[in-house]
Amino acid sequence: MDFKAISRIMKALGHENRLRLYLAIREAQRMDVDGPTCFTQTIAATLRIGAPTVSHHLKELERAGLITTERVGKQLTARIVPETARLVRDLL
Amino acid sequence: MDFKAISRIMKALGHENRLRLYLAIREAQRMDVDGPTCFTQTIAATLRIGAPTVSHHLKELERAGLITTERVGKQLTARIVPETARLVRDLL
DNA sequence: ATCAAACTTTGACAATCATCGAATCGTTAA
DNA sequence: TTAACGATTCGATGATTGTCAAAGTTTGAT
Repeated sequence: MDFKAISRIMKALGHENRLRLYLAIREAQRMDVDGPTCFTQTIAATLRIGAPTVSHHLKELERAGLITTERVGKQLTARIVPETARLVRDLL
Repeated sequence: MDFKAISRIMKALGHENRLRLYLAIREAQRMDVDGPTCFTQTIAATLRIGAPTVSHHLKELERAGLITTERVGKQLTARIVPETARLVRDLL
């Protein structure tokens, strides 16, 4: 069992803003049939934190393997990686 | 949804030593039919961190609602609170 | 080629945190 | 009552982290 990886996942979600961010991405993904997006600007406004901070948090979620991101034009797209969430679910 | 509570739980498990601690308690509980124990000293030796630190981590797990603790004689006893883990499981 | 929009990087700062040693507290045994 | 043992509190310290403003980068449009 890779304690380090698991605890990194948990830590990524262990911050209120990142948790909200993650769930917002998942929610957007559920709504939108065609590929689930997350616009940094929008999120920043919703969570009332600056764009640089959102960028940093997204990277953290990505580093933990919870999401993947991709640039589409000027904007950013994020997708949930379900296996990573399952890892935690199965452990608990 | 109580984001603050959930993220506190995640954060508690978002540190390698605390994750190990939590799982050790759960393991001990599974082995031992008669009430699951956790001796600070033993844990401290296993994880190679000092007793004060273990004490601090236990408190953190407790604050998150992941375990309860109880003194039995000179020693300490800890129990998993399954509902709290379930909270996270259900969210993911 | 220039501009604007969206995101990212950098540098800085304050806040939080993990850890430890020393001192303290509670409990049991002698 | 004292001694010994286990756990906790306190104070300090070094490391990590969340956040922002400013500067930089990439992309699409004019």
